[in-house]
Amino acid sequence: MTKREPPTKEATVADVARAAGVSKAQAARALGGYGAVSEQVLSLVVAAAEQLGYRPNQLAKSMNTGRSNSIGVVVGDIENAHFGLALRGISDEVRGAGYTVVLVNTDEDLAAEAAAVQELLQQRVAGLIVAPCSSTETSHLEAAQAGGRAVVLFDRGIHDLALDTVRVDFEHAALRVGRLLLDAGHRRIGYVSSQRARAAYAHGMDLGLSPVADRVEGIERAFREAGAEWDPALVKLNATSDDALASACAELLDRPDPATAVVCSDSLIALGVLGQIKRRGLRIPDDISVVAYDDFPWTELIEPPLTVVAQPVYDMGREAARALLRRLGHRVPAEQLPLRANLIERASVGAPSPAADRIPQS
Amino acid sequence: MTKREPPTKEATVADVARAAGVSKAQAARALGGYGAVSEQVLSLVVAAAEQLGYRPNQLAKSMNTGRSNSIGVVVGDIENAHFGLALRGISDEVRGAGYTVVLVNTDEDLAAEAAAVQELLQQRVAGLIVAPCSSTETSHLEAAQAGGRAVVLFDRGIHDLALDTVRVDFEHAALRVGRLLLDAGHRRIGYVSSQRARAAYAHGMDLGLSPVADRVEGIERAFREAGAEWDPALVKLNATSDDALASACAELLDRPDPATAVVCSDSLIALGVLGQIKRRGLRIPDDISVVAYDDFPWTELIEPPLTVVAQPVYDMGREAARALLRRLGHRVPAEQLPLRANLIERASVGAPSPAADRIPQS
DNA sequence: TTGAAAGCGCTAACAG
DNA sequence: CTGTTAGCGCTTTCAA
Repeated sequence: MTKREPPTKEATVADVARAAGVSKAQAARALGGYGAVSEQVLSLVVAAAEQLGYRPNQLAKSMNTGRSNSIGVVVGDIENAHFGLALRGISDEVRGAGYTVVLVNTDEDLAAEAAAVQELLQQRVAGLIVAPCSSTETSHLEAAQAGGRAVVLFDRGIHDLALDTVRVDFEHAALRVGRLLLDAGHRRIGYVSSQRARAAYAHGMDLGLSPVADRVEGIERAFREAGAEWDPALVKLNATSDDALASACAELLDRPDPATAVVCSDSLIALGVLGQIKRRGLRIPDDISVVAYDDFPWTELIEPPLTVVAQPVYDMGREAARALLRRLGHRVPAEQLPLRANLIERASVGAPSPAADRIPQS
Repeated sequence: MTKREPPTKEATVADVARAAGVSKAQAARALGGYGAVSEQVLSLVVAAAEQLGYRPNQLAKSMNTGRSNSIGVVVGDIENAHFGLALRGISDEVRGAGYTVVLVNTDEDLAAEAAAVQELLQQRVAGLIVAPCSSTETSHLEAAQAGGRAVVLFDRGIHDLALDTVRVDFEHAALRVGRLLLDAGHRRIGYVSSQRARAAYAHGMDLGLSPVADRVEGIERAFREAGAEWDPALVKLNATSDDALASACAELLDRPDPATAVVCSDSLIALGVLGQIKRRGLRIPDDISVVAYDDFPWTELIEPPLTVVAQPVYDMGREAARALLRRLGHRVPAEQLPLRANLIERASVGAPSPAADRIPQS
């Protein structure tokens, strides 16, 4: 017969007060460390609390102070090392201020994201850090904002919405990626991302204030500079599952005029793309060149080492947390963490295969 | 339809009741979906709630029901893909039951872990899933347990403590790893882990109910079977930072009789060890063999592909969540997720380098 | 069905 | 300094 209810009720301030022989208010003051309490009462209360194994009830506390000590973090895929590391930054930064993190994974699904925000709001989190899965559908975030909750955006921003946003500027790095590939002779450059979009990418499509927008724009600009013709159809969005990623790769690689280089939007995508490349028996960089965003340790250990664009993910997490803390009225040390993306050239970019004009279909 | 509510005051049941012209109790019943409410009152209340943008206050709700809808998850390092994936499993499983996840990262620090458990308990989480950083110092977990909270252990168990524990049985896989290496001719096999211990590993040391204990035991057993002599000094614990890991590698590799093979306790350790190996210009498997626990995509992409012991991390997370839900009185589908570790032989194990010929051959 | 009223455990006035 | 008295927003008796 396992009882579901706790066998013994938790001790409350009232219990402690009674045991210590003081008023509830005094006990609460002693326990909570606010108001004025005499040495004697303090020790009496502390002893009684110890005795009874008293644990303050945070729920009750936040209920009548109106402020909770938890912040909500909403990400698309915690399995992605990008978010794992960012979460660590957030967690580290926020702990110092006494907050705890409520995490929700949305699977890059907009409805799930909206539900998560709703849920978190109901839980009365002090604030929200959200890596939105869309840069355009954001009414739920606006609502949270309008409802007077602090909201900080991570990675992706939103046009025309005054929300703190933490993201690194990819303009320069993206342009360098484009030039690097163009200089190597590539003209058919694929881009694969898990970012959601209603339709396939087309030129001029609004990607919002997203890294993907920056990165695609960088490539496009490099093409313009070079007076080369760029094919927007090689930008593949919505690669949120293994299947989706596989078909994106298929569309890029299994065609008469395959992409000769592919840029991977994050390390999870890179892993998938590399798998697809391997499956096809393509060699890097002889048959195909690869560049990936996010520099994780394994990118340097594979053969050949991957050319990547590194971003300070951990610091981005910390910065997001600090922005939120500031909004919550905390004095946060003014130190500014540098958020720069930079291209690290290793060995996964080479000249396009001379056979690329032909049909390497299997 | 957007009303300019004073951002300071959220609408409450009382407000809704007033607006709907019914009693607070009726409004609460209608909103909360409990008790008996007439059609008419229901629609009235719902309309009023909509109008006022009412959002139930979870804190208040949990406060007087005594049960909260969040569970605490305590891990050593969320940056470790192992925990990232497990967390996804937990999160996916728990969401269906309406729970949300409060995550705390402890940096593999015991004091932080104890504080985290304390904090979570104060937040009145419904239950706890903990990947304890120690298998021996566990008074805080016992306390939580004794306090009537549901606690499920992840990865590491605790002797003599009746706590649900989710871990895979490594006995068989570990033995196979030992044999594989012995058969290849290795006699000096290093093991590197981030598990905490007060002192350096010594034979017979109590590692608790941990994967590391199983794995070391497996190797040792293989040695016994082969009648070979095993050197416990090659087991390196406490590799929780880059520095610690570097010196563990130094102790293994930079000596007259270096280890000829090294077993990495998880993928993060593996990444570090591979880095150290690369730095020394050692070739795998010619100069040194490597086996790692946890099979993540990159392990197959590096050169040579890593021989690993795979474990169903995602399912382990789900299983932990389900164990907790069961404890919390939920009916969880009886489907049993298979939790097996299995050795995947790839190409990172070879014969020991002839240069390491000081070793006695059997 | 309804409503009034009594809490959940704590903080926050307000008097002594 | 200390105690008394209200609430926070919601659920839950208990009568009507």
